[in-house]
Amino acid sequence: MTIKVLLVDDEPLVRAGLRAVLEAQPDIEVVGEAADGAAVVPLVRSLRPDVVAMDVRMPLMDGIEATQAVLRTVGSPPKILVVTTFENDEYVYGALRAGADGFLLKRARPAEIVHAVRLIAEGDSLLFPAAVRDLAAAYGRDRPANEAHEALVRANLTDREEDVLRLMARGLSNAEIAGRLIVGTETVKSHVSAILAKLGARDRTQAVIAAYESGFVSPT
Amino acid sequence: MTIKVLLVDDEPLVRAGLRAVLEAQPDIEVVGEAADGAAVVPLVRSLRPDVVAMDVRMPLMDGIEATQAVLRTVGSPPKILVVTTFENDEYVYGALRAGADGFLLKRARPAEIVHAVRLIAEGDSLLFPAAVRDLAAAYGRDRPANEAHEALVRANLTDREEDVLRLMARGLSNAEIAGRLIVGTETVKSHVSAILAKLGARDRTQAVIAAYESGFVSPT
DNA sequence: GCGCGGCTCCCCCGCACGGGGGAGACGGTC
DNA sequence: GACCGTCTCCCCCGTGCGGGGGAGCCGCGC
Repeated sequence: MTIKVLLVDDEPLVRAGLRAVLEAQPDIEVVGEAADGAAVVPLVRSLRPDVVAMDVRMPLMDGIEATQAVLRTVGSPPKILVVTTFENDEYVYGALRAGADGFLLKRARPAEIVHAVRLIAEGDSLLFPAAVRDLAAAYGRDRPANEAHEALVRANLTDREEDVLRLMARGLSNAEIAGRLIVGTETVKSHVSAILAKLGARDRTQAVIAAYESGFVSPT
Repeated sequence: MTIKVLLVDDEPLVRAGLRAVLEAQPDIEVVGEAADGAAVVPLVRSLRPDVVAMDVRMPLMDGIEATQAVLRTVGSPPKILVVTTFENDEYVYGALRAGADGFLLKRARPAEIVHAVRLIAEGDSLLFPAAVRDLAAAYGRDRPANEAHEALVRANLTDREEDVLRLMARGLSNAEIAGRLIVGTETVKSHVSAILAKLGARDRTQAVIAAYESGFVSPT
């Protein structure tokens, strides 16, 4: 019985690293990747992973919101493993309060990473350092965890990329966007590629879905 | 100063007919088409038509909701001309109450159609038969015009097409949808083509947008 | 019986899309 | 001055997508 893992991190490099480490294990299978929390819920529904390894800081939807969204909307949700760069990242505590099952430092050694995934998959949620777990517990519930959301949202998209994403979400083709913005189609293609990379989307459709799911655009 | 018209009708044949009739006029230009109300608001924003010629009965979002959506969300909205098959179509009154500027029978002669578009573009909203206008006025506001919405929504999409649209709205490719539904990719392509035709969408991205805009799928 | 719509699958074909490169211009920072 | 990020545009290239046909099977209704 292999452990199915979904990777969510806005840095392709980190995703590639995690994939390499995890795929080397016979009992772990990486079933999917996303570069933004906005894409997590549909992917969880589609792929039914056992574990979601999720970054906290992401361009459209951060790991806190994504964790809440998964737990709120998915029946029998996967375990959620928060991936972070720092021990004392406040957003990590937010994610843990939101229901995440544990956390993992990006600089952990491969063996630790594998160990963490296996532990969390079996329900042993406390794989993070005891000191931090205590901290998280002591943290209690003070500030609403998503107050910083506005600041994080779209953080990595440039102004121009946001323009392009908005037009993509209206159903315009690259050529039409080029006409709208008075630039060449090659320019639009560059922006679209950058957007897809930052959102972890495979094509423009997935990018538009992320735009809706994150509230970047909203139904009428 | 040409009159820019947006055509919204779920029957491609009707759209083609209207386009042929209207494009024959030097002062009228058809700037776009859609086959469902769900696509209207983005298109109005993009194309800035002077007149929207809109059918009442459409698969995802009917003309009543679409009219309300346009008037509610667009600054300096276009004139809305309701296109219908019957004089005594109750939905027409709903659309008129929702703020449509007039209506047009599909069986009208070309000259009448052209005349109607010109009249409405100039602000003369009452181009429909006096008897019907009186009826509409007498109708007052009784039942909420969209109570029948649920019955109309998706009326033209088959069960299988709804399945496919749902998966499209999760960002799956044709091949992935085929795997999900245990059918061939050619089958999926057939369904996708049918969906695009029924929704008046040009590509899967526009179809997904319509799915969100109509509430067929909703952001988490 | 026949017709019809829904579902399935097949062909050919053109093209927009997206990946993977690179490059020049501009403005800000160090 | 050197550096970097953004925005702009260019190349090549593979392929998924969507249009336009057709066809067989099934269940339902007339």
